[in-house]
Amino acid sequence: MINPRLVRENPEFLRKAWGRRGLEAPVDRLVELDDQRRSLINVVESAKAAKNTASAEVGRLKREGLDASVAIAAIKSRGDEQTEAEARLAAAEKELEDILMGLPNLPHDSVPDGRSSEDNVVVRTWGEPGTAPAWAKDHLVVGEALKLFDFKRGAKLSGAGFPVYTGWGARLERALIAWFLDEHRAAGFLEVQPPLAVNRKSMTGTGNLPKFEEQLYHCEEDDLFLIPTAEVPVTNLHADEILDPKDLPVKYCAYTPCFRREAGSYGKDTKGFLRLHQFDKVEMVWFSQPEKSCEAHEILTAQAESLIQKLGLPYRVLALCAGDMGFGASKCYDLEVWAPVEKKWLEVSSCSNFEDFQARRASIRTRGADNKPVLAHTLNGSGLATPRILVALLETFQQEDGTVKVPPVLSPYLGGAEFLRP
RNA sequence: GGAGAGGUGGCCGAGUGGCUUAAGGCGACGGUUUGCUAAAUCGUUGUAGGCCAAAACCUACCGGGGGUUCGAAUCCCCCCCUCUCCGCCA
Repeated sequence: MINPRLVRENPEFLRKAWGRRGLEAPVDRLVELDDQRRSLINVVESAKAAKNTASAEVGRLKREGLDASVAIAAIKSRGDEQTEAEARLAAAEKELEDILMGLPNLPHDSVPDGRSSEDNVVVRTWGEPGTAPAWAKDHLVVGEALKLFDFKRGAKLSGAGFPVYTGWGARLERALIAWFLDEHRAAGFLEVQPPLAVNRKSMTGTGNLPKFEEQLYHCEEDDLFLIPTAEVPVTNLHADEILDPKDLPVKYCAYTPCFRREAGSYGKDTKGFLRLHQFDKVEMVWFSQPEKSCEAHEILTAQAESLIQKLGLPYRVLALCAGDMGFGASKCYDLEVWAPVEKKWLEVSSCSNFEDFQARRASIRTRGADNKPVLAHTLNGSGLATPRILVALLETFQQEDGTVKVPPVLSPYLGGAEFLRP
């Protein structure tokens, strides 16, 4: 949630900032509700103050053994207007909250303008996005020949978008995850293994609820949701806490499967690995002092990039434009690897600075220079999501004989194997 | 799933309807004392919101939500969580 104080202090700024996202936010209504809310607070609270004083008087009279019935009657007769004002206040606050909780974060000044993915800006490219030789096959053909995965049987068990990894495919998946985690640990991230099902409060804290409920797998009996990313449980680790500034930055990494319903995207990228209901991802989550989050965002992105570099895959870094960023992000870089047969850039990581957007929802705080509590900043980035890395590896490192060369960094995690063979 | 015991400030812990503005202690911070350390001693101590130039002031907060009452940490109802035991199970 954005800082609600801005509604009062700078509604024009809000209108402009949301406008950059291509959103026409009901700023006028927000201002109106905030005005209502504050004047009703005055009514309610002064009524309460009067009542408190009068009640204390009743207490005094009774202690002294005097008759208090006149005072009690006087308090009683005034109850209705307070109750009525309280009801109106609650209604105004609820509407205000409902609107604010449904509105995205404000884009950082450094975020490029733009409406869609077409307007994202390539910040840098690493490696040569090459052309595959004529004999090269696409990743599905390569993978099927090596029996790395089985979409048919996955569909039998669960439906489309639930792949089964088999043999070397399963081992490669595990190798990628283990190596990613080891790299992050070496860079000072603490590995955690969080729950994969979380409650409504946690989902609300990161911004997945209330707006995106239809994207989540939900168990009604327990009101638990399968996580769409480790960001959700790991960020909420420090919900309702005040982090000691001495301990910042707090940096975690976590491997989890991610579950996404992808409702509404039927027909888009339905084939293969491009859009799955379940996939593996290692996520980095970073808690920062507010004034240091910009710097942290660059470091976090560089950490994700270092993995792709060590795998030897060409990639590029996009600064997402205001209109293409996710709901909670104030600024976001996407990392895309090159798939030389598909001739496509594939997103394998998204590194976002949420500033205080999640921290406000989840109440994650630290202390400022004056030792007063302030909202912390949260960031996260994939490091990395495996399915599209697999695609790029297969397409980039396939050999003419049908084997696939293993990137040297992964060999130790695959029993020393240098090639994937049938 | 069944039975029982609990949830109070940064932490421990008292508190069965109004002198509670949550006792007392620990910790932390500041002062005094001190050659240094330790100890002693005095004082301070949370969060959010409203109002405001600021101070002051006001409101709310004892797991969460309702209720009873002039007045609730305290009484009633519902829910959540933790612990112990039983049952089932990896």
